[in-house]
Amino acid sequence: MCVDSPLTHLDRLFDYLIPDEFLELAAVGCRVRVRFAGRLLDGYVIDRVASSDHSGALAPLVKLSSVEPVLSPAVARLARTVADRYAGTLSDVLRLAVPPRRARPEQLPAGEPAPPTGRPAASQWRRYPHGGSYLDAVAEGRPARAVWTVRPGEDWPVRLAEAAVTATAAGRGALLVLPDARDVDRLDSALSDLTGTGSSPTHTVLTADLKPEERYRRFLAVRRGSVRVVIGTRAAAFAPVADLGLVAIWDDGDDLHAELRAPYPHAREVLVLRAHLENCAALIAGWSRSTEADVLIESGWAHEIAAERDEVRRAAPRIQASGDDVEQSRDPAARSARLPSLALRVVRETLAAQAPVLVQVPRRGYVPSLACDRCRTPARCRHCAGPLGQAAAASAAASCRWCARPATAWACPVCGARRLRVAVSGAGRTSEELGRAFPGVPIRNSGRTAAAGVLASVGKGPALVVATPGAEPIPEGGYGAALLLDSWALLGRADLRAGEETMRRWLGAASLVRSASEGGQVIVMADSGHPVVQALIRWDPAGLAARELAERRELGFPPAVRLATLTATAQAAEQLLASLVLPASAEVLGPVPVVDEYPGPQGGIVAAGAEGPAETLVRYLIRASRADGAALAKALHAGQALRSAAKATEHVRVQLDPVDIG
DNA sequence: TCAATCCGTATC
DNA sequence: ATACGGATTGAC
Repeated sequence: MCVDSPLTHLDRLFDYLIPDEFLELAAVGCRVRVRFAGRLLDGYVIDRVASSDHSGALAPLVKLSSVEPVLSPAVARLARTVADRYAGTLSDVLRLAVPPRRARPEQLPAGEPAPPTGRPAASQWRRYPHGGSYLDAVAEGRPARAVWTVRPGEDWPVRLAEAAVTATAAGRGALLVLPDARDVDRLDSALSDLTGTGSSPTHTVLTADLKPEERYRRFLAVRRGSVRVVIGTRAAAFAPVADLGLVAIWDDGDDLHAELRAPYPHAREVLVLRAHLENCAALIAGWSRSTEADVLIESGWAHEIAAERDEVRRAAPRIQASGDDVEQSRDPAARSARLPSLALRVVRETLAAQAPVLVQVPRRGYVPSLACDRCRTPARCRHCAGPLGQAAAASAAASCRWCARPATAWACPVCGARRLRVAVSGAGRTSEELGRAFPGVPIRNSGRTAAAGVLASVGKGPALVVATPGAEPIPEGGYGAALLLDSWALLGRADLRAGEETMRRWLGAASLVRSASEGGQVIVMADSGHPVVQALIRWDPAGLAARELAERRELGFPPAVRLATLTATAQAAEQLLASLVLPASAEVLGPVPVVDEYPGPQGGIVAAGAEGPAETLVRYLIRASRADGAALAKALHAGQALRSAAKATEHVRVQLDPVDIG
């Protein structure tokens, strides 16, 4: 039995008697209720054995909650491995892996097992060196592992669908994880096109936004073996696909793949562990290449699948950098659109050729933050020193984003000026300025905060499409041009992942642009001397990943090393730290004060009148060699167990290899 | 010497 | 949480 308790020191199995009335039905994987330390808890049957090592008397199962063996042995083993990797508990991972039970779907009869499919032709895979042989390996049920760097212009949903169907043709299952619902939809359509929409579904979609009953219904269909291909967002990485032949992840650098709940597993890591445990093929695919994927190649775990240099050059758009100072431009149109004249010329040409132009802008709302109009010192709240911002409407008064107090009678502490200006221009502002510079041209906005939300696609005609990274609508015939204004991540931050992340966003946009031979052009607003800009111009995500990884090795940061963060009050963090028996290579850094997770525009804002953040938190970093990774996680688990056994009230958040190192 | 109480620990 | 065991304390 695994009991559902949040206490780390109870993260082990407990033996219970199966009463005669449940002997038949309490199968391995069933949910049950048991009396544990005087209270009723939920749990899973992990194994059934004839005798117990426990010296005391065994308590009986109180109730068989469901006869469905929802937890397959393979997923139970995976969950244990993931918990160990992330210094978390099995029950925490199981909460991520198994959706809540609903009675109704269990009444439905199990569907017919999906019939075997034929192997798809998949000739496009053979355009990549090793691409054809990779698919042959999948077809033969061999555990081939690859990092696939997608050629510009590639119809990747169709290629992934072909890989999945190749696995099913071999009689195996396939599991494909994508960062968001839009990408899932695209793969869903590609799979439907490839397999035909017959009476019995050959694949199913598992996403977090499904209603609980539908989610459980689809989960059961997978567990019962009526569906062999699962596609979905990060939680789908745990889907109980039987006899797995292939796991795949699209765009593994997208931070949406990192789970937000403890123990914060990353979908790529879950799938990599799963490929080991279930001895299946693995495919890590994207336009760009994460440093983690590069480690998989360098370590020999995965092969590289990438198009030949010539193929890439033929398929890519023409990419130029423009680092002009717009404010100094002599072209009045350039000043009003706040675009360099090169960018302006490309936009005019493309619109004249009746093609849409993509404008990628920084993610954020209308007016993200404010600065002094004269000296550009970031504007801070007089009461709590939080950043000042402005709500969606331009007329709204500026207010503090921490304490929500209105910023009345603000004066710059540096130069005394009283006027505020926008520090970074958001999507809304950019479209307004483009509208003035190109009157009569339709402007489409796409993004989470845009009025129409994220647009799935745009038509062929001339239009200006303003989108935030990841929300670019798919153009029917490719964009004629793209302007990349989102260099904020590259220039404005000390973030370790800034370079990698910028490349990922830029390639995501540039990949939607026609090839240079069809007139496709990309203008990136950044200094052409910057290595990331250089890598973009050469369309060389592999080169950039290798460079970034070398830098992480020098700095001693992930993925070159294993890194844990401890976040808590100073006292709690120090307590945990003092109890740790760390591996030899471990090194403790910190503490650094943590500005309590930034309260977003919706929710989380401290009530007006409250005196600043409730409590100051600190963060320690512990880094260790990759070889000591398991020992580091084990030490942290043991430390957390000591704390929970001692009834420590203050929680210490432990994260291993977090995407964002604060 | 025994019962009441406190404290730490395990929880099948 | 709650139950249990071992140690500690206080009264006879």
